[in-house]
Amino acid sequence: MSPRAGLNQDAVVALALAVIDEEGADALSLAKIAERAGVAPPSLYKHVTGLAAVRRLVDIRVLTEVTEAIRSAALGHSGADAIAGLLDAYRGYVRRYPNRASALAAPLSFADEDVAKAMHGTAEAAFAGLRAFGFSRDQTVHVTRALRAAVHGFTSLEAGGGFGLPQDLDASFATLKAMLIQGLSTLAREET
Amino acid sequence: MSPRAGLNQDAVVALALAVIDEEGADALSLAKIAERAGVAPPSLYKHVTGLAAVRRLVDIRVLTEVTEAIRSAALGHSGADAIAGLLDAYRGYVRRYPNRASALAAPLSFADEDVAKAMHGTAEAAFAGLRAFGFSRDQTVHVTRALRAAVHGFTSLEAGGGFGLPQDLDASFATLKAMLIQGLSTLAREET
DNA sequence: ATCTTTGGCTAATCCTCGTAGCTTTCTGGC
DNA sequence: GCCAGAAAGCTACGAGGATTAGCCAAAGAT
Repeated sequence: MSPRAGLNQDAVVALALAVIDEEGADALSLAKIAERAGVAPPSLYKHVTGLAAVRRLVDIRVLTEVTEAIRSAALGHSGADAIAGLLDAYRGYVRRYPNRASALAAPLSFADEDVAKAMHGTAEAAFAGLRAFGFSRDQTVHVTRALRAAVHGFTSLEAGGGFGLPQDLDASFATLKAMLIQGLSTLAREET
Repeated sequence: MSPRAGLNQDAVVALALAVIDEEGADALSLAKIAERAGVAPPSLYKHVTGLAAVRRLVDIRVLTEVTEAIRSAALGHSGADAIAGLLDAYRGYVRRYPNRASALAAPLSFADEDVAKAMHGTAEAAFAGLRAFGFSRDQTVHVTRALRAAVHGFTSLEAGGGFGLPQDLDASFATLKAMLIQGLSTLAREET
């Protein structure tokens, strides 16, 4: 039937993302991926070790893409502008691919080399944007966590339809950004 | 074998929570619940319509419990104190039951009567805490969303081990609270 | 040309959800 | 007390997905 379908690990991940984007994260299965690849399910095991591995690779891919998005958004800006750019870029990614939100929430092990590398890149982008505020090393970490938590929480709730009231979501996100950046500036001033 | 095991819908939900707490949210299955109930899996269908229904009921139960926790935490406080109390109570719940974090992230339909009711209760608790700030109705909604997003994001990342660096998580959460409350006060001042 | 590696396949196993239909226990009216 | 009927259990079964084992053909290297 399929004399060499030209598959490889990256192609499997790409198909997995297609399934997730079109049918939702819960719908991901090896059967679905195989169908799109035009291949029988067991054939996938020549490229990945199983469904769990696909999930892990998808998580890493998404994390890497988000990192790339926020990194380029912050280019050429600094201080509050840079932070606002990072937050917008993160939200923009999740709005474009709402079903990938769960990949950003997934528990990942830092023992995993590739995971650690992707995470590190994301953190570095944030650190660069925060440099202008003059925080200590520890405080930079705390602030980065706060920003990540806030934007992750907002986007994952938004992607999941978790906000029920009719008020404008853009305005809500603007409020969140304003609160965070205000808080940031105040902390920076206090820290001397 | 089991002449009436005294099961009912609430008991099934309780057992489901036990599975989630002890084995993780992904480990939830009708088979596991049935085992704990001392009953064959199909018997559960006398009480719930399937696994999806169990998940929905679990989500509602968790949401209700969190609402109760934050509501009682805010009692007798107002303004910044009330907000800090809400945030701490939310985080406290998730720290006590880390595997339930995913239930708070789950996409829920507001068309669902019970879901809407639980959500409404949570929002009301936040609105009450914010009253002292004197926001407009719309601004109250935006601020509430920002607070929920932030605390949800922090706790879900924390529960999933999503923070890799060694810095103290309590300090990070304190930073987040400080940023939010600072932002809140500033917004309130601006709004006149 | 042949030999090896690679990437497909079929077949089979296991597990879980969910349905059907039977049986036992409890309960309430008489 | 007795007995109908509802409620709550059971076994048996079928569908679908993950994974393993073992086979075979296609590509590519020597």
